[in-house]
Amino acid sequence: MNEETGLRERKKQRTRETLSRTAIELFLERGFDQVSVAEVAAAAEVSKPTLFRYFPAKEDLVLHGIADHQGEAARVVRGRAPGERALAALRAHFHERLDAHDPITGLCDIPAVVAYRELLYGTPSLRARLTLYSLEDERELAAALGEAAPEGVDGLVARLAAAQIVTVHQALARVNWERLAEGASAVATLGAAHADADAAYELLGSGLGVRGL
Amino acid sequence: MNEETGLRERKKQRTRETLSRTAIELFLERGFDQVSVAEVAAAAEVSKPTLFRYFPAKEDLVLHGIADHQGEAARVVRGRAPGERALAALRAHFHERLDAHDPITGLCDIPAVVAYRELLYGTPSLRARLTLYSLEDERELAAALGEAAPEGVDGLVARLAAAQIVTVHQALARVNWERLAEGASAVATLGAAHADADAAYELLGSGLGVRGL
DNA sequence: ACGAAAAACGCAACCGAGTAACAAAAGATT
DNA sequence: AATCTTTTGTTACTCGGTTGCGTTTTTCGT
Repeated sequence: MNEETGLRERKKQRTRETLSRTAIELFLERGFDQVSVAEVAAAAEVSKPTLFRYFPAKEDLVLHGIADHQGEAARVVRGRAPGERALAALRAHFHERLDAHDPITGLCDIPAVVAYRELLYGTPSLRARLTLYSLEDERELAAALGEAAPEGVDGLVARLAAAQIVTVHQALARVNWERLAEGASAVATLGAAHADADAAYELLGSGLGVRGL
Repeated sequence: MNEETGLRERKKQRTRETLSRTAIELFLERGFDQVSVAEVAAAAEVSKPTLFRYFPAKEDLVLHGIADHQGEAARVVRGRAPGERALAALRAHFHERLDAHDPITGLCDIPAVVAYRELLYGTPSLRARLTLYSLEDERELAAALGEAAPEGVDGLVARLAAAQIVTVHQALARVNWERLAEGASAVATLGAAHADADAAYELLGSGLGVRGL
């Protein structure tokens, strides 16, 4: 069904990647706001309108890689083993991603990745746009939690739960990245990261009440 | 200490308010993106640079009113009765705001307010900027939860809890607004809104586990 | 009450993000 | 090869936001 063998398609994909890569390089060197899209276009050897035909906004040059993880949480919930709890599946998946040092967990000390996250967190317009992506993520997760829901999970609960889960993932990633930004190595932090994830999921499962809040 | 009786200050505050009000009126009429800042400035009878001396970005013309609620959650936690749980204080406060039909709860059917929220939710750039505000809110709340913390509440738990609480508030406000957007009246929705708030806080306190997630 | 420092303003010009129009080039199709 | 379609470059434009500078207005010292 899907023989993507057009010469045209290949070229398009290459230009797309070149644009994104070139842009991120420049942004890492001198900062997101200190590089104009005209510069990026010139460095990638395309015209400015062409750049915007590939990416709807300057921010998307950076976020394009992130978009791949879109809907991951929802997929994990939908693809969980029969009888397995949604929270358990998500928890196991997060631990897996930690062991794999997936950048999405914040626990990846490859210098380029650390610098990349620094760029993300340090540029308000990037954070803002990133938020819009995760809102979509949240909606998908809520839908996944709503399907095949156990008794007592109505639409409201599904939405609340989705919101909490997505939020907690972001918080965990941020905590991990903060440790790495202070110079710690990923392997040295792995244990603490697992512990944090456990604490977070324990909290999600058992509520804030057990902590005296 | 604070005798704000300068003629200058009064004038400044008036122009500030005029700008914001004029802008929102125009945005409600024709949409955020269909009105240029030059138009707003002209309608408010100031020059474009002056407009930007009062508001750092076009979005802030709309969000300026919201900023007043900044740090409210943190204040509630800090000002709670001795011995009262943070979650209980927040819960009670939210119920209060519901009864007062505070726009922040989403439960306010004054047409102008409904239209305002429609503007907010319907304009991506506004939502994005609004998110940056609530991040600040979240940080303050985390700090408040961290102080005078019960045993077992370390920095991580405080941050996670703050994130969850802020997120849940947003979700509740959105649900309320959705009901109103479908034509329901605020008083008719009040009961359901209270029930939702109870469910949400119950969920926060007891965790997702009790719901079989 | 008067004059000077300071603050706020308007004007004009400018920069960068993003878009529209049209013409040129390159890939696909027969 | 000839033609049709898709993609690209060029130019020019709109709009958000900023800068520099001269002018007005408020405040304050005397």
